[in-house]
Amino acid sequence: MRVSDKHQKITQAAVKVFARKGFFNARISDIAKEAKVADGTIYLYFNNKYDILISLFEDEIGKIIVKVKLLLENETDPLKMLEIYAIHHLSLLQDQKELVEVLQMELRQSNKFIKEYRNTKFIEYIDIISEIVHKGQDSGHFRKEIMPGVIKRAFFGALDEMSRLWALSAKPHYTLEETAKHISDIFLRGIVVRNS
Amino acid sequence: MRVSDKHQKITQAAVKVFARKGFFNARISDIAKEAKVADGTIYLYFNNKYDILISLFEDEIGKIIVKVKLLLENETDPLKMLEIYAIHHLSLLQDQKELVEVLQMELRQSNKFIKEYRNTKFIEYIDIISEIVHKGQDSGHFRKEIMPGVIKRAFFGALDEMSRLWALSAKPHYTLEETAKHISDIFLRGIVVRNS
DNA sequence: GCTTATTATGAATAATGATTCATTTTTGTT
DNA sequence: AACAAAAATGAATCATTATTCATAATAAGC
Repeated sequence: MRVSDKHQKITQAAVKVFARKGFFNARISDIAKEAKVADGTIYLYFNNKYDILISLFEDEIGKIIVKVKLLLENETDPLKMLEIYAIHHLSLLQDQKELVEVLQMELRQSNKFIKEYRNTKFIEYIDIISEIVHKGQDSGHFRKEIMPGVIKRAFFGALDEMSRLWALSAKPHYTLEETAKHISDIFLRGIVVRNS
Repeated sequence: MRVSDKHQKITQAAVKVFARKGFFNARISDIAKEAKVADGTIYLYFNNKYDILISLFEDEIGKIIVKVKLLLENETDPLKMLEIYAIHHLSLLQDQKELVEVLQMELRQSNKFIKEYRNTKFIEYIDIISEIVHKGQDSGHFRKEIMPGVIKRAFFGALDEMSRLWALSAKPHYTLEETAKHISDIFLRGIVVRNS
């Protein structure tokens, strides 16, 4: 087994365990068991428990960024682009429920207990929104007076709160697409130059 | 000192310590020191460490609900009501920074590690939004086809993500009122019957 | 097939910190 | 003031677990 495979295997196991028990309640031995390796093996690939979490953030958010950028690549209409972002973000929950749970529960507070860690990948992910908004303002689709720095947080926050609800409660009342479009629609009506 | 005073004193100390270190990194002895009581004293007022956190949620969100309901009491315009809610929510950060940090960091994940705990107070707080939206639909101000259950999450999520940004970064770029009005404005344009 | 280098193991270590409870201090009553 | 009841103390307990490291297994080179 290649080195990177085992790294990956431990990361995947950590996602499962962190999702189930949370970072602090997760034991290294739980992760080792899930990954089918010895406890000590984990320390050949990671410096410590925090390092597993940080490494997981970087890798997985990196992948998410690559994917959403790919989806946006061939779209030029900023309205459509926001909708694509919304659908993609909510889709994550379907495709990778455990990962989303970990990101939601642990990512935010990581700044608190890991002082050195500046979450640059996360910032890169939400900055995609403000780039779209800027583009829409330049092209005349969006009102000039809206503040991209506020909108990116508001839009992301709206989506992520839905995602959180679904992650905790059993079943969504509405379909994912329906909800993504509903939220995009509200925002778009709020930021476009003229309402049709 | 009355019994309830000491309960309160420990709760306040816990807010400070949890905000500084996070729930899991906070030691009971830290809270005891901050509250100027002995470690053992804490166990005369709380069953265990989790109980401090839960009790803190219930008490403090309860107070927040009372306050925002009071603010909304004399307002009948649903548009204004949403704005009031937004301003109040963002104001919390100014008035009670440490409490907001604890609610943001620890509240969400508490469902994960304290299985028995259904966070009813939190639900009561965000349900205020859907009540306003329903009222606005009944009065003809808001479009019938919008989904209050989605809007309440989206609106709350938008506000709370701003709050989180400010809690982590040093200084807001915009004033609180400005931001609250900007976010309310986007949502209101998105949900009103006709745009002016 | 033998030797060396790499990778993996998991029992032992060592620190940590929540909780308990025997003892002390404070408060209230007569 | 003397006594009882209530409240507070904090050192000792005891379980928990991240990390280490001496040893073993596996792979690579020749």
